[in-house]
Amino acid sequence: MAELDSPAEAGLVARWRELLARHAASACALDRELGERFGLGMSEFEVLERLVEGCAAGGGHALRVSELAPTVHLSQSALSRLIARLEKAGLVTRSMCESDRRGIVLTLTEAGRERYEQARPLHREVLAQTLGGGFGAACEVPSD
Amino acid sequence: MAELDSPAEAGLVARWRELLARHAASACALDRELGERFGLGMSEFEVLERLVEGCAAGGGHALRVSELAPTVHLSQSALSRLIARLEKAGLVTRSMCESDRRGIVLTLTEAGRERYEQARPLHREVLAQTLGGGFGAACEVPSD
DNA sequence: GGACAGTACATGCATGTGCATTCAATGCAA
DNA sequence: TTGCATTGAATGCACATGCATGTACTGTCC
Repeated sequence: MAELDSPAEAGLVARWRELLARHAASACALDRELGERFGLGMSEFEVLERLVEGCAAGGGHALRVSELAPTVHLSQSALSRLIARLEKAGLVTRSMCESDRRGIVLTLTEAGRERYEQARPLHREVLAQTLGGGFGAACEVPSD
Repeated sequence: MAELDSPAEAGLVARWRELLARHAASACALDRELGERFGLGMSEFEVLERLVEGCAAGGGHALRVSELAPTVHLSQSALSRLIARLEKAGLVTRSMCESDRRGIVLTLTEAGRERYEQARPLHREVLAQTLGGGFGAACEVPSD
């Protein structure tokens, strides 16, 4: 017959479902809103944001794909195609890396920066609405 | 030029990234492990679990699709196809609802219950590893 | 009863994703 | 130098997803 979860397991499952619900709500809303108004998916926005941040640190809005990869939760192939979409949309530029010619350097175009700046307020607004009040399961410790 | 996020927005973004990371780690691990060893995706397992829970409440392991839908974070079409996969795999049975012939009633087969019972320990274990102690566990190789 | 809006689920289609593979460039060793 | 394992990224392919639509059934209003 069915064995029951231990209290620890039950708490784990509860946290997992909470995480699933929050993720679904935010991700779904972000995809819809950003897609509708700016033609960007959630991950596209995320990549643009990393490029903007990379620019602040570096100098020329440039970032290696291999540096970007660990920060976005996508497979290597998915990231490659996402970048291809961004390039096709004129938001980033792919160029060969000088020091290692296997590598690709991403440059944010002016249009890319503008699109990001325009989309950011909506992104923050959606997050505030979906994550806003509650302090999520992500940071809680299972106790009961 | 770029306007900076307010402290509140920065906190929101930090929470969002944390949530993304946790979700990616757990979801990826669950999909891989459950898929590899039991031929189940994360959502497939989730649906089986709802059916098992539904059985505990009801009597005959039966649940309307329309009752199931709000508890899984999938579109209606995705859920329909997921159920078709489960049925094809012999884990659930679709039958017409007597009281409302538009509706579909799902019944967990014996094989479905067995598969669930077998998979559950691994499911809990993966959750414990990704949500529990290990913080930042990624689906990819941990960057050393 | 008949017309009609609404609900429950299935399906065609376009797209995004991951896995496996491929191609090119690098680093190392003999 | 040549040979070989490794790394960075692109691509073929299978598949899961969401949107829009289709189909079947229900309930209501006339």
